[in-house]
Order: sequence, then C-alpha cells, then structure tokens
Amino acid sequence: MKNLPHKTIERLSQYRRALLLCHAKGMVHIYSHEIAKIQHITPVQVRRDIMLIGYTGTLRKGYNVKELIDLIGQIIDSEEGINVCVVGIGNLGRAITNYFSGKRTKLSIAAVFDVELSKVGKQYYRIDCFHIDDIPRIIKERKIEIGIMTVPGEDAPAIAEMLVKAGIKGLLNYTPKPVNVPDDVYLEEYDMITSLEKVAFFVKTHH
Amino acid sequence: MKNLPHKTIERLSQYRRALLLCHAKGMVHIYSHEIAKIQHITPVQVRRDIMLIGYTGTLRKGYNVKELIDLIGQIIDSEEGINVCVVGIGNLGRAITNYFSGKRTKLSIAAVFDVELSKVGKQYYRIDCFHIDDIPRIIKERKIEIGIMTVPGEDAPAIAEMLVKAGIKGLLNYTPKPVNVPDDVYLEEYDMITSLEKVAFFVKTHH
DNA sequence: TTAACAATGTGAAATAATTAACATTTTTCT
DNA sequence: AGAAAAATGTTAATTATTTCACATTGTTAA
Repeated sequence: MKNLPHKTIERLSQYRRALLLCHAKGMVHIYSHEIAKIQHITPVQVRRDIMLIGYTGTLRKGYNVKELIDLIGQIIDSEEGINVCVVGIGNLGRAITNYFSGKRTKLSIAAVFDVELSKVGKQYYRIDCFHIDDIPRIIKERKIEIGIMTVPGEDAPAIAEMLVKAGIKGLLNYTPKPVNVPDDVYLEEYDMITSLEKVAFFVKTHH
Repeated sequence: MKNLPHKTIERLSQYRRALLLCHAKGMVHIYSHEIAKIQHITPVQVRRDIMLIGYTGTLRKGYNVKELIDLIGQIIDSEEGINVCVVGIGNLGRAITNYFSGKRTKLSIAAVFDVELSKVGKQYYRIDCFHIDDIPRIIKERKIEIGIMTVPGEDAPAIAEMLVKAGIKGLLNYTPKPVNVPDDVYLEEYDMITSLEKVAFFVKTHH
C-alpha cells in the first residue's frame, strides 16, 4: 500500500476537505459518485483511489464519512505534525499564512521570515516574523521541515539555498523562478502565470 | 500541430519565461540541456516539446532564443490579447494583480471586484475595483474573458455562477472549494493546501 | 421469494506522458 | 582529410494514469 501515485495523494487531500464539509453538515455516509461530483472527476477514479488506501465502503450505503476522513489522515498526515515556515511576507505570504493559521493541526506555520526590517519582530496572523538571516537558527529551534517561498523571483535561489542548508526537507516554491535543491529535498513548484497562460490557451483554442 | 498535450503547454509557458531572462542577459542561442537544467527536467523532454511546436534548432548551436520566444508566443498567446479579472481583492487577489500589472502584454487585468464597499472605487496596482454586483456589466464593457477567483471558499460557487452568466470563457479558481461550470468554460483549480499536504506527505514518506 | 436495481471493487484495456535509443549532422581536433 | 565529439530530431519502449467492463452483493419492491 506504500506506493501511492502522486495524483492520488493530491486527490486524497481534496477528498478529505470535501468530506470534512460533509461531516460538518451531519452526513454519515457518502457515495463515490457524490464525491466525484464535488471534485468533478469520475466515480471510478474515486473508488480506485479509495481502494488504493485499502478502505472499503459498505455496499449500498457508500463510504462512512468519518472513517474515511480518519483513514486519509493516517495516510497523508504525519503523526507528530510538521512545522512549516513562510519566507517572504508580502501579499502572497500573508495569504498563505492567513489560510493556515489555526486550521490544520498537523501542519502548522511556526515562523515567517522577511528581509524588511519594518516587518521583523511583528506578528502576522499570530506568527512571529524573523529576519531571513535568522533562518538557520529558527529552523533548528522550531524544528521546521518545510519551507514555502513567496519572495520575489530574483531572491528565490539564494533563499532556497539558505533553507536547504538549514536542513529543510521539503520546499514549496511560489516564485516564478525555478530553483535547484538536492535530491533528498522534496520540491514542488507552482507558478500562477503559467496557470493563467494555460487557461488563456485553452480559451483561445477551444472555439 | 494543433493538439498539444496539456503538460507541454505548461512547460512552453515556463520555457518562455526562462528564455526571456536569457534574452535579457544577451544570450542568442541556448541548448536543450540548458533549458532542461533550469526547469529541472530532461533535455529530451525539452526537445520533444519544441519538436511538437514545429521549431527546429541549429545543430551544434542549439535554439535561437529570440525565435523560440516568438514562436511560443504565437502558440500560446492570443493575437488580440485577452482581458482578465480578479474577483476578491484580499491578500491573494492583490498578490496576483501585482504580479501581472504591466508585465505581459497579451494578458491584462482589466478589472478587479470585491464585496467590501471600502474597496470599491479604489484602484489596486492601477486597476479599477468594482463591486461584485457590477460583474455582468463590467465583463461585457471591458470584454473580459477569464476570471480569477480569490474569494473565500464559501463564496466561490455563487461568484463562479455570476462569472459564467456574465459570459466568461475561462475560470481559474484559487479558492479551496471546487466549483461547477458548463462544458464550454475552461476550468482550472488550484489549492495551496493540497500542495502543502502533498509536500508534507513526501517529506514524511521519503525517509 | 425472487427479480430488479444500484452500489462497490477490481482486472484489463486504453490513453497520456516520459524516457530510452539511436540516426543524423555540424564542428573541432589531430 | 578523417575521426571524434556533441548537439538535434524522432521513433519506439516504458511508465503512469484513467477509464471500461463487469462480477459481486446488499436492498427494495412486486
């Protein structure tokens, strides 16, 4: 059961969020086609993903919402929780920090960093802001394992290197500039301009 | 040459941005392995993508940077340009608006919207902010074809419906809540929490 | 009771994306 | 001049992902 496809991991995270909403509404069971509708994918895909994590629903009633939430948690969460930091507390950094503050218990933002002295020492959504020169110290002190970069593109390579040297194990790069990390650091890059250009392309070609 | 894979489209957008930087630095030619290094993918993939758009480099010198930039533009850009709007001018909406302001000539943000009256009538990064009730009117007046949603999740379905009714052709949903659109509207959803959970998963499992 | 229905679970097929392998060609070096 | 090196272009193989097809099984209704 160990080698789950990347795409399945992404969907499990999404299923869980949808399921949490359903649970909050008082739903006890849910069918694969209901989940599928929410995520606009096929019911088969939902069933297959759930099969891959070894859960099995009750025929004719579907899946138990609570059980499925818990199982997905067992799969994708770290038992002890993981600490995260955000580097660059501009608009995007604040958006992400705000998103998270207090939400997920297993993933918590333990520090934010910026170069601007006017921001250092303040709190953003209750998270302490440090100067980027303190990255090595704070990452160790607060046992931070994942970094989220929301700095200007030109600063990305330097910050990435600092984070890696400080011992980060995963890096989520929201700058438009790709960065290099060693093999043992998991890297995920996302760029909004690419997404928008992609949408524009399909809008253009689809009629 | 019409049916380019989705992944290729994404990469072309990224190649172009990398190439623009190279061009600015005065580079005239570039090898597939140089592009590959920047994007941390394989040279074969770069060559294949470039092959798919019908460009051919000079052997031993690689690709002409300027020519390739222009050709990618011909493929992914719309000749007349496309107008975009951002709905929800919170942190994330401002981050995106700022990102774009003035950058790409072919994709321009023509309006932003918000519910908060204190924001309506102001400008954000030189873009006019309107009330969401004006979505139908402004979208028509300003010929906006793509909407970017950066509102709270609970508002997403209603806003999506408004945008679709107003005649939008592409929708980029940055809220954590999946939305439904008709088949003729191209939908792209991205959720930061999913990305972070995915990074956390691979950090956890990879050692 | 039994037939029809509607759901899950899953092997197998189909599709999409990546990578390998290699022919080809220009340049450089001896 | 000729061999070696280093690049592109492309077919074929591989791998990853999605979808099909259908066996199975509780549930409902006649």
